[in-house]
Amino acid sequence: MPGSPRRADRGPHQRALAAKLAALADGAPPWGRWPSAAPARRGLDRMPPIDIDPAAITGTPLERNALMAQRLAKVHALRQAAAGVAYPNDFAPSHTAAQAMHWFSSDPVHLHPFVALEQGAPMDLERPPPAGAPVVFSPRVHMAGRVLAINVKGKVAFLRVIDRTAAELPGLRAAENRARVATGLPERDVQVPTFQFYFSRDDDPDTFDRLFKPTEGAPWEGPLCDVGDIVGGEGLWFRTRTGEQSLWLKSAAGRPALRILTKAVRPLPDKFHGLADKETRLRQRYVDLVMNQDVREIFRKRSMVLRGVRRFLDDRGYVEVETPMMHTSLGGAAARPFRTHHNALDMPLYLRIAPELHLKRLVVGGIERVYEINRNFRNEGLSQRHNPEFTMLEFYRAYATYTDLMDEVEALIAELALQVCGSTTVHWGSEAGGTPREIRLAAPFARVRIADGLQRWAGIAEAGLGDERVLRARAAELGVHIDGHATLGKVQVELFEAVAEPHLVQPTFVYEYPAETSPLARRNDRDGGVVDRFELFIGGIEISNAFSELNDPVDQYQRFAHQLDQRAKGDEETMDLDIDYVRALEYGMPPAAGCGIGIDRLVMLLSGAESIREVILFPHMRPEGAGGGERPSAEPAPVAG
RNA sequence: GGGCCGGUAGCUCAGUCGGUAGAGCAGCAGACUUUUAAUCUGUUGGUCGAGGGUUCGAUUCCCUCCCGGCUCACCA
Repeated sequence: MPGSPRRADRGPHQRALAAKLAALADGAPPWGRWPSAAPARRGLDRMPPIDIDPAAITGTPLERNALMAQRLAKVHALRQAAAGVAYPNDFAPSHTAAQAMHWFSSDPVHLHPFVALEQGAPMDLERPPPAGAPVVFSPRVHMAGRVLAINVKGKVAFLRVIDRTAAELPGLRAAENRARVATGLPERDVQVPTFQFYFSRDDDPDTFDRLFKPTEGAPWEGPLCDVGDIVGGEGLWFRTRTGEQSLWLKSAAGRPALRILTKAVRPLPDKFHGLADKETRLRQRYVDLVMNQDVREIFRKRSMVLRGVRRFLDDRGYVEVETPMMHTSLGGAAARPFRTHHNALDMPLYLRIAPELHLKRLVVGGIERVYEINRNFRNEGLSQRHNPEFTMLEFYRAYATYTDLMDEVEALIAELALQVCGSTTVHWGSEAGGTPREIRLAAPFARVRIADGLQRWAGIAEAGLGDERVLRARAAELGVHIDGHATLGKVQVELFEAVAEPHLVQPTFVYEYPAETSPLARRNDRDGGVVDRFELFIGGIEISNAFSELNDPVDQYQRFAHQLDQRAKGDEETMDLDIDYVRALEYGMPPAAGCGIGIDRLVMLLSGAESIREVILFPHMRPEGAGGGERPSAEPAPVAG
């Protein structure tokens, strides 16, 4: 149904816009006046991929989108106006929003609206400040950021702008609010991540009109500035009538008061509802970060967690190392791997499932306290708690036992909670009713043996703990699925985790694991059937796994051999026999204990995120448009015409 | 992989018991010199995820497929 007739009644502006866009689509230059003659109505009816300036944007996949076509035309207009430079890089901000705001927040005098005068400048006798208004001398301030809202009100415009200090502004505003209330002023909304540009047309009429008003005869006759653009402005810091600290844009030395530094040719999502679609949020994380402040906050906290972990361990004499991510044999954990291939050597490689065996080689070598924070890769299902690649901290400490590490982990987590959340009490997850759980991360944490948990939560009598048939029968009663290949120890652990995890909301060390499920852990001196190992559960999920290390090379060799037996019986998650690791142990590894902590999960806990994908910037997703479907190809859009 | 729910304008969402769709925001235009989700007025914009079937007619009903969310199972 080409040429739909219902468009015939569009008004003069729409006709002009259609003509404008049609001209662009035909490759005609976008400058010049709108044609007065009735244009051919085709631009908006069948908009081809638009390529306004092939030299600048060839190769960019552009969509059939009138909004983008307009903005590309604005880019062209900007280029015309700036001697060919549409994306300048000569603007140097002098202040961030936080710096500028901090500058005036502490002084009660400045809490009231005032007139700003440029430092060193003579009083403008033609425009003297109103009688009684306080006058403050401001330095010339240059600030930049992304425009999140434009509010043009007659001959004055307000821009909400966000810069890298967005996360600090609520804190500054809160402090300012306290001072305001103390001086009898009304409170203001604190949770505002943006700062404000104030632009009065009187201060730079040309720039004002070009950016915010339609201008007949200009290369693009509409306003050039849109929400999403990255702008730089200069002027004086002051406080508006309503008490909002703002940059009062004023031109100087012939420079425009406000410049578009980067034109956003793709529009941002709805300024109020923001970006809600979960898929788009994760795939286009850059938009998510622009629109959603809580997302920025999560990753700020993640950075703080990593910094805090490093500081904690560095202060205790640990050395940070990096060990290979590509392994020739599987070890250090029970998991299925990703496989890859080295072409020149023509050999298979695995992405590592754990760094453990390399780190303990370093302990053999005399790095008695060592840690690594890096990615592990496990070829298993995805879930709220699992991403194929995840960040793991592992640290090893000679002359220490797993109970020593319990103390160390308690101290680490409590300290991180204080640094990141300001409290050892955090709120995380939701119970059935939807209320967040309060989790107390102050030491000491509860400690519970596997055997105790089985008795308490699965109702197994003490006599039945060692009887695989009893355990399997109880598991079946409880509806807990247990793998048919599982041996006694594995049945114990699986049943325990199934029944106990709901009870492990507050931090709890679970310990005394069966030896057969822990081929790298040291046997308990009194009971050789269990190993000196713990897992730390918080919020019902496993955060950490640690044990006293097995340093008896003969025992280690036999445990590897047992793993191979298990594999022969069908267990897919067994370790390879790492003969070089045994050789290392033969040289002698000091008694030691080691610990792994899932950083992603720890960040979830400390940031309140319920899904691991919320705390990973780019979580694994299927490739966009995988398997059929009509997706824009990655090839350059054909030039129109 | 199984189950449940979903895909409608650039964004957030309504709606159509089968007769080719609406709102708010964004855009365009008008008014407005201290707003802050500004307001008021007018207006543009849609292959209703893709393909096939039934039908005079499908965005709606049926089938298949694609994509996503939640969830179960393995795993940290």
